[in-house]
Amino acid sequence: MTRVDANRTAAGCDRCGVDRLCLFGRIAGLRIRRIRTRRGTPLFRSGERVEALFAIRSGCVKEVDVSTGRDGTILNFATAGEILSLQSLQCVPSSTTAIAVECSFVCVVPWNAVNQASLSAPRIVRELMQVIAKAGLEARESLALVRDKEARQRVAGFLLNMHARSQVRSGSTCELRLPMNRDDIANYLGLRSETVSRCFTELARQHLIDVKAKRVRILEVSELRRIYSDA
Amino acid sequence: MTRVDANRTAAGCDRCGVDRLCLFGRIAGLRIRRIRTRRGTPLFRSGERVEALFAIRSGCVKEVDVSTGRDGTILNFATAGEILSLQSLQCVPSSTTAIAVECSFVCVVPWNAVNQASLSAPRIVRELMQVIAKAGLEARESLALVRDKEARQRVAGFLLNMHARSQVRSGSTCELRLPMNRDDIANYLGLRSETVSRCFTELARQHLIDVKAKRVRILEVSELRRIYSDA
DNA sequence: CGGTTCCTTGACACAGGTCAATGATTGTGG
DNA sequence: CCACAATCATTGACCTGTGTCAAGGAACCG
Repeated sequence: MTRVDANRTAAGCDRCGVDRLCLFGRIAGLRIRRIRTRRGTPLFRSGERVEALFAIRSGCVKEVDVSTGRDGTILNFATAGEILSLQSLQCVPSSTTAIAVECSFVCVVPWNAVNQASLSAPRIVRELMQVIAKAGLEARESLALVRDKEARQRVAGFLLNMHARSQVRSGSTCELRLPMNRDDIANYLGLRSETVSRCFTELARQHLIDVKAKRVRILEVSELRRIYSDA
Repeated sequence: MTRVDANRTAAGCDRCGVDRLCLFGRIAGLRIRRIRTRRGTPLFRSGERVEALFAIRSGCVKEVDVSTGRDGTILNFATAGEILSLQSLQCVPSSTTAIAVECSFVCVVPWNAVNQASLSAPRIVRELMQVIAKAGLEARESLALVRDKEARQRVAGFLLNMHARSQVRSGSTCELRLPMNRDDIANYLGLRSETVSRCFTELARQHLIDVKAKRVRILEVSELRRIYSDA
């Protein structure tokens, strides 16, 4: 599956589904590396000057705040079509570490390439600003998710989110493959893996989802939404 | 107190302490309204197209996500020298409502003024991008604050944060005036007002702070930091 | 096939939510 | 300037959701 994606996306930039704007198409001709990261390998580390944007073509990369003890806290999961390191604008040292959750293919777009491109096409700057602002909005959304909801709601929200994001790429399907393990989900949601497990089991018992380890089938989107938003 | 601030800041733009870049100085000459909002009055509402940046000169404005039932969830408190509505970039409808927590004085800078200014001085765009990115970082910080910490740590973190922000403006002092009530603090921290109260009392019992309703004196910054970051 | 790593489930404890009552502070009109 | 009301803050008792600890089973990988 991952391999198929890899082949497809490695073909060229014409099919690149990067979120909201295809930077690559616009700044074509400038040096853009494509790299492959194994699971567990960092794309960049906290404290490093990140001199590039990272666009995920396939796979999944988690962004971790390692400053907060233990094994850090996961701030988001970037999946195919999404951009990483928007916060580490230009050459400001990154506050996060990005680690591949599974084998991933990534485009590395140097900031100076972006800057060059933006000189010739000022719109790019504006769109980039919107992408950055959107990243901020997403942080706020996950804030609302973990701050005010209880465990089952968070898990429902997480599933709905992953579902929606996979819809964008893979069209309408209820099959969902969660690339990350329960610990990562729990970390992201501010819970414990046991609690995540219990919520999965509970939602499955209500026939809203069907869980088989990392494979989840969404059975009742509307009911999940209800659980997520009310109570 | 508020009145004194108001007089001072109303004097002119030369003293404006707006965060990281003084937009006002740079785009001087363009039409910038100054307004005064009473406590409880909204600056802008969720769903509206916000066509301006709002720079807080004095007072305190809370940004609320009203989509999540009840009386909404507070995403941040903007105090003197900080900028609001960075997320509602250009004319995208705002996802939040901004409500004055106390009587506040605000500069309203229309986006097209910013755009005009940025044509003549491209640096402004880059700095603006950094300010926006920084807003995203702050959202991530509060995410980490409420996701992983327990009540006492959150309250300690909140006090340290408010303290640090007031330091920037008013120099070194341990006196802190919290403009918002316990319910707002609790909402912001994902707790209940009773819990916030209990934490205040507990921290005071340990002689780390001194609480008198909305007035807080920080006695042991280092110890507060320890509580915030460990365990 | 054996060894990890990952997932699930149970029993128990405790942090924080809920409900309720009281006290402090602020604001308003006589 | 005082009295009254309204909002706000504090404290206590109790209860629930989630963390913790522990054990067993499933999936994955060399």
